[in-house]
Amino acid sequence: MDEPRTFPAGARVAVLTAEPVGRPLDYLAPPEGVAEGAFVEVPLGPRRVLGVVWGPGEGGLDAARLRPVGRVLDAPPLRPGLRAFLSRAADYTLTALPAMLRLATRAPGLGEAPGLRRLYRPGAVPPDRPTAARTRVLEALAEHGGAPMMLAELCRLAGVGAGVVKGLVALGAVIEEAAPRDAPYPLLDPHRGGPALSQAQAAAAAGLRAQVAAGRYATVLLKGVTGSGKTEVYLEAVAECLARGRQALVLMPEIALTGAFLARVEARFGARPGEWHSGVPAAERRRLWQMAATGGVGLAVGARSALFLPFRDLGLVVVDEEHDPSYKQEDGVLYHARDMAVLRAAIEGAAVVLASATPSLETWANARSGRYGRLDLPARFGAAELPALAAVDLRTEGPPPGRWMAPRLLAETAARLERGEQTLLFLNRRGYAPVTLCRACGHQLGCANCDARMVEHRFQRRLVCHQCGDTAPVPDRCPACGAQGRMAAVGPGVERVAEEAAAAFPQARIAVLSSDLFASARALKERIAAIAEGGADVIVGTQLVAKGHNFPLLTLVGVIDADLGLQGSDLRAAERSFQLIAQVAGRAGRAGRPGLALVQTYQPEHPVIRAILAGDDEGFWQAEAEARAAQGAPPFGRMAALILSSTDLAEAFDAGNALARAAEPLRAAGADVWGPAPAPIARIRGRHRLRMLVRAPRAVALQPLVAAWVATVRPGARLRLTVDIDPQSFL
DNA sequence: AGCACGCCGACT
DNA sequence: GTCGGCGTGCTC
Repeated sequence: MDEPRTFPAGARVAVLTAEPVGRPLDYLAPPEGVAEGAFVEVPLGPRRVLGVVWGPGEGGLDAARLRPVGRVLDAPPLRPGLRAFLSRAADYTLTALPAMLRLATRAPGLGEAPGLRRLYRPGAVPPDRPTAARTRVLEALAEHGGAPMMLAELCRLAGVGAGVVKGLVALGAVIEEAAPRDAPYPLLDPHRGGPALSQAQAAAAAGLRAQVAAGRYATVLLKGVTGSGKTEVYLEAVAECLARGRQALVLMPEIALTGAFLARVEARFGARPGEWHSGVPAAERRRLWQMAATGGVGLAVGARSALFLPFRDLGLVVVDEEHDPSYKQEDGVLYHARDMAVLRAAIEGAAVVLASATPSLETWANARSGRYGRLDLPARFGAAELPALAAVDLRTEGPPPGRWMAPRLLAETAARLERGEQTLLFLNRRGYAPVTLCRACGHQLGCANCDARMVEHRFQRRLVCHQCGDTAPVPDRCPACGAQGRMAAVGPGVERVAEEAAAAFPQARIAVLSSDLFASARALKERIAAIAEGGADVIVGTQLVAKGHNFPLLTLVGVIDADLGLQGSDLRAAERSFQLIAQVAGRAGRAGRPGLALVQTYQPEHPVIRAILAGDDEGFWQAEAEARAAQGAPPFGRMAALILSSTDLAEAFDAGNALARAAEPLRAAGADVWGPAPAPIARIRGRHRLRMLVRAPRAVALQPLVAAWVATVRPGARLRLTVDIDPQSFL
């Protein structure tokens, strides 16, 4: 079908490298010729760099100045679908193509020869002197079905040293062979029986299977409340995809979530999928990259960067918890993994499943307009019921000053402790206290490099800047007025709520779950698993706990401050608050135990709080959609943000004002342009930051206009200019 | 990204 | 008079 073009020796070829050159450069094809998409090593100045043959040469440069391709690497070529995806993603996000290519070539050891490793299998000759150790080795091999094993594993199973195995090799009783290091993944069996599905689940699964079976691009929203069994349903779509011999990708917002998912895949398909995220060792990532390209893996699960794996035949992409803000990459290449998943699937002819209990307004609106399909899982699976929801009005039944748990929340927590059930206290604020101020002069401790407050972290006994990560000791003396012992922590963070809970329930085991308290994703995964098995009575957590972790013993959720996310002028403040509180409340009560969620708020009549308490999510989205449409805001209009940053504020303003003057073509096309204005975080790491914002009607092709506009200023040595298409964060 | 070239201050 | 500061610009 798509036979790649090949270029004979000496032909002009365009090679794209990951260097910031901006476009492919022309080279001469090597003596053995080279195919489109091939990985090559090319000379660039004094260096030799990795590149990909992007197509025929563009010409334009003197033939005499062309240099030849160094060597063709023994890696699977980048397929046309992935190359098209990178090009279109670069155009969409206004990212330079080399930066996009870098995302797709992050596989370690791409340039190296495919390494070999030694494997051992039973030989034909039995040993003449079968010692106990030798017998154990042969038994271990036999138990493995005669399949080749790695030395370390064989020695461990047989309880022998490597010498015994080598001795058997010398005798011919064991055969040593070299095999490619990157072995295919064990086959997942799509025909193994899955778990019994409820009627609603079965109906949704049939819908998804039909979508996958059609073998072409389509996107479906799979909406189901927490505990309704979305995972089982989309695993049926994976089964259909695997049965058709195509590959499937499941994206997760949080790598701590992959552990539980791997176990479920193993239960359903009899083997584990490939796993891709920053916590996976380099050798394993290299294997998955190779196997994605050669078809040696059927299912991959990973973080957003897994979107750039070189799948040979991608038939399905699942975006789990599709509303999760962490799908938006906020540094380096700014892309939204959900939107890029849809783009990649459209190019590859794959189905997309967007799964969530609280979909993004974008997805909800796309489903309503018919661009996406929609399947609903209305009820919780099995005996579990939706939690009861109630507001705690902090104006009338709040805690005394300096405390954060209302009497009702304390009483309900005490009841859970008596019954041996778990309580989750949710507060989306890390550390002990967000503000530290001097009671003598009112001075607040701020970061020296950023326009941000220093946040006290009592476990670390340090003040931490949440923007730049800088830390400082907690001072005893006010740095402004010198008063001794007058520094006071103001407001709650999770550590402070944990302290309050510990004081109220001295016998309870209290766990704090906050991203800064774990050194690695693995450590966090293990802690969550231990807590899920009952390793804590009260969990105090940040938004981390809202992200799909299953705590079967949890029957009470207390939202400490439901108003927190409603402040601020962020476009998505209402949507985010709704999603976060609804998600966290949904953690309560599973496995047949009724749940209760108490939402502490000063504004119980706020539309978002009322929608959550009433369980009226369709009503909420309807109202939110109307409000956004009236403003021409996404998804009913398009937006682009510009961030100008410099160590010199005047320089940033000069560039911003020049852009404001050059914005006429944008306005002529019907767009509004605002700024430059200091960003809400006006300084980070010593760099002053200004923002500009463009909003355009949906019909306007925004990227070409913005690209031409931005090209009117030239970033200097100090000045940096970042374009964020479809911005999610306005800081 | 590197690594050049290139034009202005403190040294042998 | 030279060594070297790191500000612009190129890499097929």
